[in-house]
Amino acid sequence: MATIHDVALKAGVSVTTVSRVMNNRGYISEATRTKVYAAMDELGYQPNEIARSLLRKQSNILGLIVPSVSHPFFSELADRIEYYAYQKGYKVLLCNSQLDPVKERDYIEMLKRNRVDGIMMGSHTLEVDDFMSLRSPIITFDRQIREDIPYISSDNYEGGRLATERLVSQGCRKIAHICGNLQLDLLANRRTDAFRDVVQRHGVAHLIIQTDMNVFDQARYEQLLRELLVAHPDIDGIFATSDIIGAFALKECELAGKRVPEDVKIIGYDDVNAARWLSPELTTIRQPIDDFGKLAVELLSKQVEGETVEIRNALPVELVIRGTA
Amino acid sequence: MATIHDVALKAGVSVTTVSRVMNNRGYISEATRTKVYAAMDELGYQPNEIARSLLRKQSNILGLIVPSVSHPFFSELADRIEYYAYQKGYKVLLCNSQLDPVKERDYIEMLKRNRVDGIMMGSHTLEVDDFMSLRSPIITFDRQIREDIPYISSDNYEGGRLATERLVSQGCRKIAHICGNLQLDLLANRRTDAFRDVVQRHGVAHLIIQTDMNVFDQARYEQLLRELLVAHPDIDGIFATSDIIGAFALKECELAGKRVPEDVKIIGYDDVNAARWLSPELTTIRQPIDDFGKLAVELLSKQVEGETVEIRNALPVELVIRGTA
DNA sequence: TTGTAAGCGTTATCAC
DNA sequence: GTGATAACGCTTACAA
Repeated sequence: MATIHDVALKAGVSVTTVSRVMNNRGYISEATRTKVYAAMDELGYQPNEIARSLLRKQSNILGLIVPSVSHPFFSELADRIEYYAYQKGYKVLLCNSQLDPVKERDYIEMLKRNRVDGIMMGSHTLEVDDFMSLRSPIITFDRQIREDIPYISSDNYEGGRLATERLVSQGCRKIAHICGNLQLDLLANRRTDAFRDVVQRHGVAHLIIQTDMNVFDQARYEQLLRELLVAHPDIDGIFATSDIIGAFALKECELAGKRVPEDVKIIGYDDVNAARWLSPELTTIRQPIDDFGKLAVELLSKQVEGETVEIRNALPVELVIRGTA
Repeated sequence: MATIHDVALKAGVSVTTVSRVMNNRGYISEATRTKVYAAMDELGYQPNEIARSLLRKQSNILGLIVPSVSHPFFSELADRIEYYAYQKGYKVLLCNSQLDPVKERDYIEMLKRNRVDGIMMGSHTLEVDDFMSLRSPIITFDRQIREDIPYISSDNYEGGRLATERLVSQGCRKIAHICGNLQLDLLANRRTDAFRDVVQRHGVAHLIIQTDMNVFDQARYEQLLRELLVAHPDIDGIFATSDIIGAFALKECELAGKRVPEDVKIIGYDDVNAARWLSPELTTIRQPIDDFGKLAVELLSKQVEGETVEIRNALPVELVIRGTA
């Protein structure tokens, strides 16, 4: 592949001059400019960004760590992040931790070695120490790993409240809440707090089921829901902590001969596209995924520029009423 | 951030020695090795991969261009690609073309400037010329852009045949096929060829609807299906070219008061996870997404090593019978 | 077993 | 207006 030297040679000028026309810096005569451009596309020249990065100490690459892009929430988030990153001239390095702490740590080290300009963590392993040594800007989703690391989340308590209030107001008398692993110190746990509060205030019967969120195991979700409906046939409301779980709840209800929303009402969480693939469409709590992505890139690029940013970034949620509750 | 010089200084050796310790090359005494390691983690040293890449002329980065990772097929494909890339020591740069030719071309140039080791194209714009100048290995999904560029696809004709035969054998007498834009020269169009052949052989009434696949517009899918069911209330079979379209078909059928599979039978394509979120679960043609990802990384890494690879890579498909047909 | 120095492809600094 | 040259952080002959 052609280098700046080849271009200089062909154009009969020095590399400095070539560099100048590329970057539009300093004065250059029209004549040289034309010569250089001619040489450049004659050679199909593309400047080597690696060399530039080395010199500039900036890679213009952002690392994104998620449990798995195959999960709709993260795939939509990744999509928005890429969108805004591109607008600001950043590239996105995709890392799936598969919720494996070893892989996650490994990826963090890789990102450090590759001198990425910033890291976005959508993954939840507990190893906090690894971030300590981290010099580059970092932000997390839905997790406060340290006092000084900015995080993005939505108003989880409000989301939980909205969902539960809806279920109660629609007449549910026994509500199941299916949530992730509460041991993991996620901000998403506030949804469960709200669920407890609302349900107790209204004196509504309820139960809380923790899924082992360490794996996105569809078969497990299915089994869990099935068992739940068998063990508690009188459940008339389900508040799931993701639309995917909500979808399985819907499917298992119908399989069990229960009508939704007549017999059982269901509310999901996230409002991913898939919520509208179901019939009836899923009532859910909408997280502003687009805003998440936009803010993530913004927080990082501001830090790159040396600005300080807000640590707590909680975005509003919204109850989206559709066909299941 | 610490450099190799800092480590050398602290350990009281030369940079060469540090490099040797890092890469396990040549002979080094146990004593120096220990000293160097000590210095390294005292400084939290991480070798600069950018400098390495520059020297080695290998970035160990693979570029992945897809229309949008938010689409389940591509999100699952990206997940598998990342999985296998990681195993081989490659990183993945995520590029969403949004099916915008400008952005796609822009990304290709960007990837060239960043000297990625290979490019995987899951996007479908028509600009072929841009690949001409491409020196780095490249592979495409479901598209043959040039005689000498390897592609990965599944047996699309067989998939179309399997789906249509199933519909016919289940008693469908008027089948709608919803496919992408047939102008785009995609291998996926073979599904439509098969549909035509089978349906004609059996003398079954049919119609073919092209969606403008240039956008993943859910509202459009919805409208299209709704209009179809109104215009042709006697349709009793639908073969959709993706599970997502299949999901919308299912939803619109139920909305129109038609029972699935009793009144209308539906078959999707891809077998993404979402196919099993619906109720009834979607009967579909399974594409081996995991194998796609594995093969993609393999083809690229082999080319990096200088091996030549198979140009045509068509993987087998499979009819997965579930609840809709 | 270890060190010196050149070079990877750029850009910034300073001359001319 | 343009050109040498040093540097970015690393690896690799080639010496010692």
